[in-house]
Amino acid sequence: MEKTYQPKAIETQWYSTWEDQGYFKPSGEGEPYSLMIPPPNVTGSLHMGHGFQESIMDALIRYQRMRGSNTLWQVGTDHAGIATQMVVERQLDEQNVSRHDLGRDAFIDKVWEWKHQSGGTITQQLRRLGASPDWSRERFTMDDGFYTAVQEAFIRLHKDGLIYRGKRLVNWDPKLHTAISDLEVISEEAQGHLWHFRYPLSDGSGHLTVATTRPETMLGDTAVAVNPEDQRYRDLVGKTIRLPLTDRDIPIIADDYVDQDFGTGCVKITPAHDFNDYEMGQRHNLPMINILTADAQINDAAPQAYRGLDRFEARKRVVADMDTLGLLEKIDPHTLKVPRGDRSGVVIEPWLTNQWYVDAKSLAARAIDVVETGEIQFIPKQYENMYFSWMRDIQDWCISRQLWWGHRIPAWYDDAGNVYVGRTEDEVRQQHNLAADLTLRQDEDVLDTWFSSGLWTFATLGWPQQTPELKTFHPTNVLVTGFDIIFFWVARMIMLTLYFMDDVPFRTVYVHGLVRDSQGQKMSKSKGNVLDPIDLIDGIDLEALVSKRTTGMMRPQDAKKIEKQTRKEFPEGIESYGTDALRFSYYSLASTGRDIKFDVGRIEGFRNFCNKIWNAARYVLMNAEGQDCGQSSKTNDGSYQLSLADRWIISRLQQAEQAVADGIESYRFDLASQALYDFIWADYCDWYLELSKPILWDDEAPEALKIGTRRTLVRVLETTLRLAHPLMPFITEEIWQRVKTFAGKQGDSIMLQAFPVPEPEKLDPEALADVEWLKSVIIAVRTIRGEMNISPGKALPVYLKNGSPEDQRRLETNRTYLSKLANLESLTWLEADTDAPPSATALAGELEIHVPMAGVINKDEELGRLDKEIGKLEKEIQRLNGKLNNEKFIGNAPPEVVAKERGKAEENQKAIEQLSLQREKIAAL
RNA sequence: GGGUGGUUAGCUCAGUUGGGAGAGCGACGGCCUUACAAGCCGUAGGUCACAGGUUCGACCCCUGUACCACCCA
Repeated sequence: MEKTYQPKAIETQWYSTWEDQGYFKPSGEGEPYSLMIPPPNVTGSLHMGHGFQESIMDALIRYQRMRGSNTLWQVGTDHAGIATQMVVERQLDEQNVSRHDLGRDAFIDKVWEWKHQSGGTITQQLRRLGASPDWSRERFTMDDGFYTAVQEAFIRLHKDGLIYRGKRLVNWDPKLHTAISDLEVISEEAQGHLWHFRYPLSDGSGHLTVATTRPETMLGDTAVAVNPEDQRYRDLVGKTIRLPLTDRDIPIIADDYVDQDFGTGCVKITPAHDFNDYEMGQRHNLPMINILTADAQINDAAPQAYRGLDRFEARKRVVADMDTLGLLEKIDPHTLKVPRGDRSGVVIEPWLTNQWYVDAKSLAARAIDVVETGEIQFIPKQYENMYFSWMRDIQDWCISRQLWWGHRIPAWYDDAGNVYVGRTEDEVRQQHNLAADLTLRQDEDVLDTWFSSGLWTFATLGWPQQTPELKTFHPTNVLVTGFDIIFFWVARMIMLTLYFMDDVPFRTVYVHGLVRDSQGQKMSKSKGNVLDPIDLIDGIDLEALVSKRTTGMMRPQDAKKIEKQTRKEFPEGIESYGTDALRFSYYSLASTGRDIKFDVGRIEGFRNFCNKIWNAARYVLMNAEGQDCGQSSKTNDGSYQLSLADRWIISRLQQAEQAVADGIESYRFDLASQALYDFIWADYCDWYLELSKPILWDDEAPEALKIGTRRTLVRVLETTLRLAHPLMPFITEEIWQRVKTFAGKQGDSIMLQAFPVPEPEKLDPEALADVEWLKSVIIAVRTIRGEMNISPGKALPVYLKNGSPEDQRRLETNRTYLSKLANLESLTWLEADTDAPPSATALAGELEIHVPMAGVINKDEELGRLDKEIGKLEKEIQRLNGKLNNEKFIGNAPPEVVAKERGKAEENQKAIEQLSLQREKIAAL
């Protein structure tokens, strides 16, 4: 074996072996267990969030697979309507071609071309992570089969009256020329103004002053509203206003919605361009005047002077014209919320259009119910509140998008405007007995991408057909997702699945945090702080990293800043850490928090951990090769003998197995990884391997004991590899292949082996206690050595005094261990009446450990050391006595707690006495 | 404005019925000891945000405050 772990040499090779052998497919035996990947954008590439999420899913699926479940991890990708269309349009832009130049069919061909070109990127990257989904079942939301499901869903919802078409206000993106859902609108605080306009009364008797943040919309005003309780304006209700700049008279109406204290208490009402005004318009039967085009320019419904102006230009003109007319009263600075499209970034317009809607309210009731009753559980639980609060106030879902890339809406119109919903034009004609010469045209729009991904859990399994997979693997066990898409995806999946499957899509929603950079900032291309998981696996040099971060930017002017920042943060580029180290980092960060700050410093520690495992395996193999490792020996057949260390590490292994399984089962991967790390590094490597040396290297040691040690070395390692496999698939497989025969195991891959199950009968309390004692004595000697600057190479004589018979028993059974691990020249047991030579002294319980000072230890240093130690103990005993002298504590605390505290006080007191006595002796020298 | 989460060692974070504050990284000191210098041995470092309350006892439970983050309006 290489002296250091080289992940590159093994990872891709093992991955192709696993995939080629079909190990990722369901076994067909055992309890079904299934996971659905949240489908990433097909043309996207893997980011840290994907890496985190998919590492967690892979741990779950590998764990279940090893436990014997019939596992399916369903994989696939999403067509990501707007995002993908934008990418392709941008590419066309560079050749000065618009999608309209190409036409719909040619454009869609281009998108497919792009999909074929870049569509494999993310799935290849997923493989680099070691992810083990069933690739043979990979799905894409634009596959033919998937389209069948989407069509079916639309048609059924429409037939049942839960999808309808309506003309109403939508969030219109004037750049992308499509409606978007309210979730895709980000409201952003901005500094704006509040313009105060005078609106003259039609009868010439005066004016009202209205305040507005959007002056240009006045061209579409159809009323002015006041609060019915407002004394100032009560008499004016029912009169009309002569709307300036237009030739229209509009009514003054009264409505509770108006806030008397905001602005002047008079509100201009523009039902066609504001959601609140729209509602009010409905209540008061106001006309709706749409003054904007799809590009958000003033249209022909407005006075001639403003037609064709962009909305922001129109704003300036309206304000200027009002000013000229002497109707601009004042302009106040004002902070307002500006709605922007999350994709385009432009200001969204409420705009009157025909769209398709899902009646979400009707679907929500049951979706709320299944979470309330616990049929679906969120982990952590507080996310249920987030879910409820949205679901209980849910708005109808606008599902049509004016895009070309997506599932075309299965609806046809005739010239009279009748709408027919069906699978194909032929079917529609047949079902509605339409004449063959009747012209039909299909709806131009496509469906919101989330509509199709809402069907993900069952459509991927073959729905609407009742396939065996659907029967076996639905509902899925757990959805692993980020909280940012609870509304977009999780909620809609629950609603649609309940409707079509009459069942939940998953039983548990594990909501993980979002990966941020080491400063806690969201990773984004524009900030230039993006880390690519693949770069952490393979490493990347500084120049490549800089150029990667500064090309294809939305704001090229930031390039300099980002370059500087990158050179500062990664002066040497990024080292190669390997997949297992990256994965282990993810797990260690997967606690219950919402933000996951990813610090590259952390992954290095886990790369070192991999190397530690690698080297431990080297040590084990060096000692196992060509030797009898008790492979064929049965327990207690007398052919081998277990040492104290063997019994101890086997006990600790049982505890570690329990802790790792508990961590995985409770989605606390941080705890699982911590348990594994501690066991492997602190128990197995630091202590057990060291304890094995005195036996293996001792020519006098009985062969049975050596066989027992080798057997334990190998078997504990082999078990630990299986325990670690779901978290670190590659290194465990590589080592397991080399170790398996020594441990008496056979099999083609560790991923098909059984996950270790703790065996309580292997817990040996005496061994656990004895090794704790052993460690404390060794550490005591090491501490003296360290603090007194005694060279580790110098073998020391040590005297043990004031010990109990138990101490003496332990000493005699562990003499070799002690001598070797503490590097002792001699080890002498002193009876109570025998004095030790002048020594540096430490305690293990009441047992005194004396290291003679002669030649190696300075008197004053030892006095200082003892003082410090005694000081610590005195501080502690003060605290304890404070409690024990408190009658209320004695009276109220449980007796066992009091006894425990009393015992501690006595121990401390005893220790102080012993050390003080020792101090006197040294001082007297 | 409403809601949620957070505030623990220099940094990133654990802390599971309230009973002696932990890890990793970093720092300091000593070591190339035949698995590993990507290592070994040892050491230091915390008014558990703040103020009250409950309790014999609070990082933990309750109330309030401050600050940070996010969600919703």
